[in-house]
Amino acid sequence: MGITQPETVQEPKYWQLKSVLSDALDTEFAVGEILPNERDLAARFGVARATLRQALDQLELEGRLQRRRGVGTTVAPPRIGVPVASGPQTWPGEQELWEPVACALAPAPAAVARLLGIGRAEPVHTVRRTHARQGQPVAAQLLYVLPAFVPACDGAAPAGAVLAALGRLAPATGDRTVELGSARAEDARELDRLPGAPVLLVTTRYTAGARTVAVAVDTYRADTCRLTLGDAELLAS
Amino acid sequence: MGITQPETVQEPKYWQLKSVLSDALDTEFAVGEILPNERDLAARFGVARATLRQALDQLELEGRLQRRRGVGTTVAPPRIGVPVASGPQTWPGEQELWEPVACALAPAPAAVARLLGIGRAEPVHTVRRTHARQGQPVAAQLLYVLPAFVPACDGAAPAGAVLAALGRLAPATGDRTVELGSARAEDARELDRLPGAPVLLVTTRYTAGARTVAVAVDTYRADTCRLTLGDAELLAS
DNA sequence: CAGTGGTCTAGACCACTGG
DNA sequence: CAGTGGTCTAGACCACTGC
Repeated sequence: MGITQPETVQEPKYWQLKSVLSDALDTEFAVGEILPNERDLAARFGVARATLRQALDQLELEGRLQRRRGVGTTVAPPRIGVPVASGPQTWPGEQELWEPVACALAPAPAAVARLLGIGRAEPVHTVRRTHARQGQPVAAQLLYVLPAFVPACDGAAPAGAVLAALGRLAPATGDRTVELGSARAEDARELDRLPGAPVLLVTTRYTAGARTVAVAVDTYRADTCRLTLGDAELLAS
Repeated sequence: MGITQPETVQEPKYWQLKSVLSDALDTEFAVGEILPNERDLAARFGVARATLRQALDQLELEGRLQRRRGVGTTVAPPRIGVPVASGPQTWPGEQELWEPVACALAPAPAAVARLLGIGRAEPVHTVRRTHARQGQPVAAQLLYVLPAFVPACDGAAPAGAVLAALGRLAPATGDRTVELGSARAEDARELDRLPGAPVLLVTTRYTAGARTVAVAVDTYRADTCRLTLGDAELLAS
């Protein structure tokens, strides 16, 4: 007989489970529908809850599911396309989607201070904003602006003044990076997620001449967002 | 006495652990150094291994750690900046970093077929390439090109012909999206990771006139890569 | 209040790496 | 081969949501 019937042997249970569930989501469930609870699902598939959860974790990471404590697990809608063009809010009409939340004059995190080329204790203007789309919070932003660039304010400046200063810089293309991160406690609260949730970190550097004068860190929900870079966000699912 | 001394109470253990470890990484370890094994670490902190692993998972997600089965856990170097400009390999000199791996004429995945506006069974030219930087694999790419755009080949075309056809389109800016995904088995192998590892999915659409004629799906290791969008990748850590 | 997902435990076995 | 990280189990308790 076949000495070798090797394939299909070792594939982790949670990986097979994920495939099965993924197919089921495509065929048997509608967006928004709620799934059976984790204990029932685990029993149905004959695995421990932890194993079932590993599969659900992956599906949530891929934006297929949405879980909420005390409520249940629902089938997620397609990811929302969020334009991330050259200047962050240089788009006409986009400006208004960002809602200022707080404003302060305080030292920036070490990583930001390094980008700005200042000491760790030097205070900078800090503005926190949030971005909603289709009714749900999608991104949290932290803006750090060198005090020298916000005119005539000792102490904390109003958010408007800081934003105006930034607006004058916007056309100057800042470099930009995208990377994976996990939500800090504060951002998680704004995004209606638990701390540690996966997020896409978009870092923008604003320059005046050769100097970096401001840094923006945008924190996007990785489960519900798809960043669109070109002109078109017509990559609908 | 204070009835309320509420703060600091409920923060998950793995979250505190992560902070402690994160600090330790900054101060007590050098890049490439290997940490104590998970069982020892768990014992040292007085938690179960599963809990310790939750913390390590997060740190790995953030690119601070690198774990390899059978070997150990090491401190990861800073993320590699990978330029992601308008056309994917329109950069002079960048072209050579992509190494062709395989080439075929086969049906594309459903999601890609939809973008190309063709049926699920229609075959397209498919090229698989990999991208290495600083000696390690960083991205896997799948190119899908409509047969009508690869001249004079029935059956499978050589990779060169497909790439040449794409080269003629490259300057035409395609739209582009970035989102979080998990590595499929095949990509995971190319990237030297386990299936399911977090990846950044960059999808590029190539158009000729109004028609989408090709689609590229780039799969970047999310733990080791930072995508740079602007001109400069000088955001060194 | 009952029901949900989130955290945690203490074990076990497996797959892989290196000497 | 010994040692590592990866998977899996069967249970427990907690935090949160909604009725």
